[in-house]
Amino acid sequence: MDEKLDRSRELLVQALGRQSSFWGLGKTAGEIYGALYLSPDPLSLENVAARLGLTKGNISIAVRQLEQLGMVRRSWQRGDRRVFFEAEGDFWKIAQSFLGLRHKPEFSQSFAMLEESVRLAGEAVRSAEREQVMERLGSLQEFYRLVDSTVELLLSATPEKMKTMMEMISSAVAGIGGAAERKNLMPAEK
Amino acid sequence: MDEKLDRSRELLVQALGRQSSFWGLGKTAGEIYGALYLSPDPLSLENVAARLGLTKGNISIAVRQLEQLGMVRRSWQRGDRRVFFEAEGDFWKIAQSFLGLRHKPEFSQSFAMLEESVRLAGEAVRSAEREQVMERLGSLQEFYRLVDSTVELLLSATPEKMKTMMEMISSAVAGIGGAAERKNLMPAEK
DNA sequence: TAATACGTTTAGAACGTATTAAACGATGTA
DNA sequence: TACATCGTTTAATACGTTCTAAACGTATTA
Repeated sequence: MDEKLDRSRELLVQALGRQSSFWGLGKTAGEIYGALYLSPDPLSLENVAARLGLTKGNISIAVRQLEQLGMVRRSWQRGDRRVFFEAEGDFWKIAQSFLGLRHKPEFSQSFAMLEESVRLAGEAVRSAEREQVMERLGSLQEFYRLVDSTVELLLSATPEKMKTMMEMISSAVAGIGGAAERKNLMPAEK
Repeated sequence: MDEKLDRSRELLVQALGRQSSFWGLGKTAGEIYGALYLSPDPLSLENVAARLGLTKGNISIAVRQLEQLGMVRRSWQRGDRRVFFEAEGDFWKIAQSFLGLRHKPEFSQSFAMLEESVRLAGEAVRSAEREQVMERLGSLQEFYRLVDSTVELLLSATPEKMKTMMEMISSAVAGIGGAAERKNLMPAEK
């Protein structure tokens, strides 16, 4: 008679599957994470597969992604040669490793290309058009640099500090945003 | 003899195509934006298609996305019934509308599902397992709320304020991060 | 050793998305 | 009116990704 609890679980699994897919991990990865996150104890590969109605092979691959991102750990139990998985519960840790492992490299790649682009433009013959291009490339670079600084900041802080930072930012509305409280956004913790 | 300038352009187009794809817009959308961004004047549909080696129909669809995200505007010229496109140059504006139009709705959807999940768990029969679930759902909710506040803050600020905010954050390393300058991250503006 | 229970790998099927080519409607021009 | 030039829509195709089913290798048990 814990049908309600099952539906609760199922809904969260779907929610995380959705988010996961949105952020470029597969839907499955998010669902796996969700299942593990709500399970009282670690789950075996087959168990996860059964819950989500997927194949072992499928889970095997997806779970590796999750491990690499630090979202899932594997564990063992004496006298049982199965592998068990459990979810990392600290979302700040996860956000950080995701930022560092997924976004940062992709970002750096584009940034490098932008720099090369700037270099090439600098080597082109002087012309009004070249100035146009260089100016625009310059703005883009400035933007990139600022985003990059922020990313680095987030990456260099401990998860705890990261959380604190976000809290500071979130409560700084009055001083900076000015419109947030007028719109009745950001309600106080209830 | 502005081959260098062409290569510079091409490289930026590729960089933005890459980023665009990474962020869930098509590669094409980013490439279109890049082409427009570096062009001194607005480009016609066919012109863009020719530059990127794609079809009119393709561009027509992709450019609509970009318009909806506020990344591209269309313009006209007297005595010419062609439509021209030009890129929005303010990245803060773009980041904001992207956050609001793409991320926020998706985020809200998952958040609503999470809340429903919490509700269901609350209705389940009391048990150790239910407490487990509710506690985890609670942490997740807390995380979501904090992220949500931050998003709302960013959305409610003007692009200019948003930029200022980021600058403040980026220069606040010493006080908060503590590790960033040790790691020689965040070099000063050169 | 043989048999069983795992997790992983692989080739192929299924699926969704991006792209094309062609048709279409609308708008201007001879 | 006939014709040409646009942008858009549509049906078909190409492409990449995800998932499955089966084979495989390894470790454990009898």
